[in-house]
Amino acid sequence: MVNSLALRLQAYTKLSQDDMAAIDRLVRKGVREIGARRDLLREGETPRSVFLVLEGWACRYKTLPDGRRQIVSLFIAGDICDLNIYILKEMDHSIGAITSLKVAEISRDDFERLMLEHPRITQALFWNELVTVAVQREWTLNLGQRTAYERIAHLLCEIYLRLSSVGLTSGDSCHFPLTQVDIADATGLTAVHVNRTLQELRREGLVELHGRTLTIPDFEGLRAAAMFNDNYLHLEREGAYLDAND
Amino acid sequence: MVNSLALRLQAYTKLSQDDMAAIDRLVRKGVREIGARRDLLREGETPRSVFLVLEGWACRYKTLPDGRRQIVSLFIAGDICDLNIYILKEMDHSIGAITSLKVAEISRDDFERLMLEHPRITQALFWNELVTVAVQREWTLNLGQRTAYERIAHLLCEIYLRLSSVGLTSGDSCHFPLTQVDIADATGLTAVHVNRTLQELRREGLVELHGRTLTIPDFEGLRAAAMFNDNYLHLEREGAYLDAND
DNA sequence: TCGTGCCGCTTACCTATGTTATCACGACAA
DNA sequence: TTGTCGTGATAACATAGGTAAGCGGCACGA
Repeated sequence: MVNSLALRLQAYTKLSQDDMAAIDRLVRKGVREIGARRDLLREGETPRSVFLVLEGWACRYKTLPDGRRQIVSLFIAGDICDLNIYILKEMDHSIGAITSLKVAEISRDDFERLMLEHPRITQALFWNELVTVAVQREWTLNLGQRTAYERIAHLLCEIYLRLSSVGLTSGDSCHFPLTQVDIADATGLTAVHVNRTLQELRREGLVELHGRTLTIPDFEGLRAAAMFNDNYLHLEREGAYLDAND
Repeated sequence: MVNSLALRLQAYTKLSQDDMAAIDRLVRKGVREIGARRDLLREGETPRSVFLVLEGWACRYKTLPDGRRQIVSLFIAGDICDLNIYILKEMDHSIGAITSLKVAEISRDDFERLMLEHPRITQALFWNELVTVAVQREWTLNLGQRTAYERIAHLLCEIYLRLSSVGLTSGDSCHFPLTQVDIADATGLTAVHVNRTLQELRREGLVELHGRTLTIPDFEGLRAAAMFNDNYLHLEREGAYLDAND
């Protein structure tokens, strides 16, 4: 098993052998499988552990009392599901599996000890959280200002780049388990309109999407259509801060 | 001068006299005034310091190449403008003053030292960041699922509660410097439609808004109209985590 | 082997919100 | 004193995207 948490955190800071070993131990300890479309955590519950996605796709979503639903983030391999155990008595959103999922569940106590004994890890988690907010801000822009066409194109660009950053693309394709309803929930559109818009993207030759496979034959074209700028993903992995101080 | 950063962080953890004194020193050191409608920091720039709002309103905004603009967050007294200096070579958004502003500017080095020497402060900043993401998620829900009417009602509820949590409301009123254009930029609507919708809210007796004063004669009504649930603001200030461990 | 349910797709129709333009008012600078 | 600009307000019209309903294909379980 590749240690995807360590990999992720390495993006932000240099971890020692000791740091990595500690992470590895915790991850191995808590591996769990979860069925597709099941909830890991529901709004209103008290979180007791942190989840780390090892395989599969999950999402964070919020609902309104009348049932309207918004997917507010997506999780793929290496993503940390919820640090909120540190502040929340009660979850203010739910976490759901999209595909069947392999996760590492880390208890609050274990996680706390990890952070206490490994300040470098704490720091990396902090940075990870800053990137998470940056993504959330871009989604805010996406929903507030982009048209349906741009919005979906933007979502596809983001997903493709994130998958690629953890080695889950091959050529110009990737596995893509979101249904049109999922895309609708993530973009604040209806499934009908997502369908219309996807066909438009197909007609323009920007996107192919059949089976559960997404192909982007012309990434530059898609990026232009979406007005996509990857700066908010902070994928550079350069550790600018550390290089200057270590 | 009230030390609003210390106040804010106290909400998450207990700070020692020493912690507070350190904060106080830094805040006093960097006080600056900024004119209304000026930018503190622009997308693309390299951030060199953290800003803490002492008085006035500011916002974070992002723009698309063709000029569409989205306000993605609002800052009021006590809010920390940008921790992004820790990961960003380049800002992925701008920070702008809405009113004239009094801020404390804290240099990267000073801030770094503060965190290094005061782990409690680091922890509190971490928590503060978790609340920031929670708010950003709620904005995502707001833009993706709520109607214009609900969206504006929701924004007003949030602002009112946040102002009230730092003592900036009196009775059912507060100072409210946002123009209709600002509200439009924050809710992903046009100014024309914001105008229409505000009048509807006025007609329903949920909101009064003249001069630069907002009055909410029936908060319960407004909350119901917005389907507003304040859980995401995490205002409880109970330090649940700490109470269990200290 | 036949249901049952999810998923992608389509069509006809509807409406919330955007667009463009105009006006009045007050603040402020020349 | 006049001009300019930002703000709130209105009106007539346009459209992106929502709603409701239904169809076919396919996976899966009884």
